[in-house]
Amino acid sequence: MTDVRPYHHGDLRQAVLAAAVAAITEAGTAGVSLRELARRAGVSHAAPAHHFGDKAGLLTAVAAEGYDLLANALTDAQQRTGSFREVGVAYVRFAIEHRAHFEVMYRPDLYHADDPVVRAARGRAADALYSGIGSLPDGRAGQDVRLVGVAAWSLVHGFATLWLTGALPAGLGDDPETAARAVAGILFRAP
Amino acid sequence: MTDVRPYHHGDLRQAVLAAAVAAITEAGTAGVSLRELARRAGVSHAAPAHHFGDKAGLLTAVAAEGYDLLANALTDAQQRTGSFREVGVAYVRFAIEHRAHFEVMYRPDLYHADDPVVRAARGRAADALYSGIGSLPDGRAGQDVRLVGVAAWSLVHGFATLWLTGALPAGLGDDPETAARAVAGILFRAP
DNA sequence: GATGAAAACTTGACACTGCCAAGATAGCCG
DNA sequence: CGGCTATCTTGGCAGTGTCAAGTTTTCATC
Repeated sequence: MTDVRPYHHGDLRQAVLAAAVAAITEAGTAGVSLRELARRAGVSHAAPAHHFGDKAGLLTAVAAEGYDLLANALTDAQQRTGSFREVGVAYVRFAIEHRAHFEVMYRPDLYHADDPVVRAARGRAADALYSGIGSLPDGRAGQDVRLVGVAAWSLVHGFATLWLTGALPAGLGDDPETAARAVAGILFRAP
Repeated sequence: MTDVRPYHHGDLRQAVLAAAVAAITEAGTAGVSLRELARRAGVSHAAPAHHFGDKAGLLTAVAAEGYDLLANALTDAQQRTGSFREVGVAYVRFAIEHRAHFEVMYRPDLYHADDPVVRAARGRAADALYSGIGSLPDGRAGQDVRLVGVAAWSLVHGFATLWLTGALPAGLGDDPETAARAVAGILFRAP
């Protein structure tokens, strides 16, 4: 069912997916249309729908890819640094580097949020995020683990979305990663 | 024909604005159309555009109203409780109670974000949010005030958006205000 | 290798959208 | 009363998502 060799285009599904991510990066989620993606790929206007069912199906694929990338980024940060704070920084870095994926992921009204593939990828990302709480240095680890996790997730998620919308005040510099590390240090003292 | 409907609606601008908020609450920002709002108000399909210019103009009005409501909610919480944490809780409460406004406010690609009316209202909300940092109990107040403010804002903003998208894990109860108070307590010890 | 089924894609249509230009109507002020 | 302006209507255009039906290619099986 996957890519054996489609005939005219080669790999339309992948091409449309990549074009969608590029279009969302440039013009936001509202600036993407199936017909425009079809034009970019050089196929007829109804070809994309054949692979994704409908527009929500296309965005479902984007979301699934995003949760996969996020899970990888978080586990990588955890294994590389062993620091829960750096997992949070990796979350922010992912949001900025993969803005299109991030914007879709957290707008469940745009896609089929209970798609099994999405659910699985989201679960992996959640596990990766929570896995580092135990490695916290001192007092924090004694608190309710669930609350600490929600607080940390809220902090980095809020920071990322506020940064992306340009809502944050000036004076934080222009490197989101450095700023995120400083802000995360308010919640958890550096190790 | 003996038409009961007068040619002039009387207060179309306000009617469309209210209908837009209701429609966004029900179906999200993507589920609102000028023509549908016109139908609900019983006017022709092009009437709303006369008051708002275009769709972005309508959402600009929604955003401005939202920032006004937010500024009021935050200053009220600050004056009533004197607690910075309760200002944060009020932020979350606003996001849940005025979901439609909140969703529009933080999607600047949908409206004219540099509209002077919006800028003024946003400034009032920011002032209200930051005004309570000085009243923090202990050590926190000695840190970089800007960083503490950004951390607090990020925390409550992230919590609100995650709650609204249904991304948070179960077990936090069904009252967002109580849950927000607990999560905010991780960042700032209760007074 | 031929053949039939299935997958990939095209074509055409429908209802809907935002936006624009031009006309009709109402209230208001001299 | 007569103009004037804001308000609203009408009609049209280009664009969209989605559906149904047809066409072309690939693949599996005989």
